[in-house]
Amino acid sequence: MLDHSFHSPLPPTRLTTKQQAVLTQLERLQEAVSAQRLYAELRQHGESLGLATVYRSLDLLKLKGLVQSRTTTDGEALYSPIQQDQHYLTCLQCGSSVPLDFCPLQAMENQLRRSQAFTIYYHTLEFFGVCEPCTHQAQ
Amino acid sequence: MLDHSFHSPLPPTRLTTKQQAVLTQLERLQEAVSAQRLYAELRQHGESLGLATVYRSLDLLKLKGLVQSRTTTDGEALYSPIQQDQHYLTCLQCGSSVPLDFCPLQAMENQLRRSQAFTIYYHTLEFFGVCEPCTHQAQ
DNA sequence: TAAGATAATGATAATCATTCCCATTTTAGC
DNA sequence: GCTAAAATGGGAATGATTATCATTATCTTA
Repeated sequence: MLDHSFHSPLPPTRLTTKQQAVLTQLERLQEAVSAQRLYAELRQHGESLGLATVYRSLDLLKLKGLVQSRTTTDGEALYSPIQQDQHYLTCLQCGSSVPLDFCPLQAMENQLRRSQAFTIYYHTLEFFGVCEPCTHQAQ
Repeated sequence: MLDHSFHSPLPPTRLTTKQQAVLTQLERLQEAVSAQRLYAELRQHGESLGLATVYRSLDLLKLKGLVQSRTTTDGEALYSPIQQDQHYLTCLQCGSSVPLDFCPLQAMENQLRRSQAFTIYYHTLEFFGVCEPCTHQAQ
């Protein structure tokens, strides 16, 4: 279970049942998923809620600093609980992304926090190039 | 004028006139722009070409390692010549992005090049949080 | 240089994630 | 319990991007 107690851009008002369900399901899945996928998972688990509510809940959870999102090369947003899968190698040819398992940026982030009039909640780092399989096939 | 001679994922076939126009216009504009915006600019400058061609050209230019793109929080892709505006502070509330003017990642990127079976062409680093103006207004 | 093959282009329709709208339901404060 | 505010559902609207396909330009090679 994650700790949700750190400083966040929105005051810590209580989550509604649906919002909590969205967050819980997102934490169960061990990967970054789209809103549509999350919606399908929730329905499969017997949760009764609409797609619009999933989108609204995810936006709110982002503002509360509990959820982050990144956007794939074909314009789909993928959501995950914060502090997870923030670094990627993304292939320019096939579009696949594999997460990196380390983050060398903490010191830099701390420095930025002090020097800029900007409150940082998370960051993403993405390398774009061509993956091994794609190098073996003519584009 | 930028140097386009470095190693890229596609063989260095010649660009068509339209593709060259897309690239040139992108280099003229001193900021990352959407495909739609670039299309409008090209038409204003008397260039005769279709929107689909702009999208196709941008995809090709990305594969050739001449152009990069990133996606805004509302799902719009912004394009720019490579090596420019790769680092951002992005506000979770208003969605504004301001570029950072430094990149502390070159060493790390070089190390990655050696250790991974992945050819890197460029990277993006984005910090998400709340900007100064947004901190002064209740969400 | 002309014919045929191949790639590029333009216009428009189709796609699809996301947002908007609004009637209904739930929640919070009193 | 009553009233106002917030949340929700479902379906329509939006808008960026992609697909389609007929047409045009380019390249190859004889």
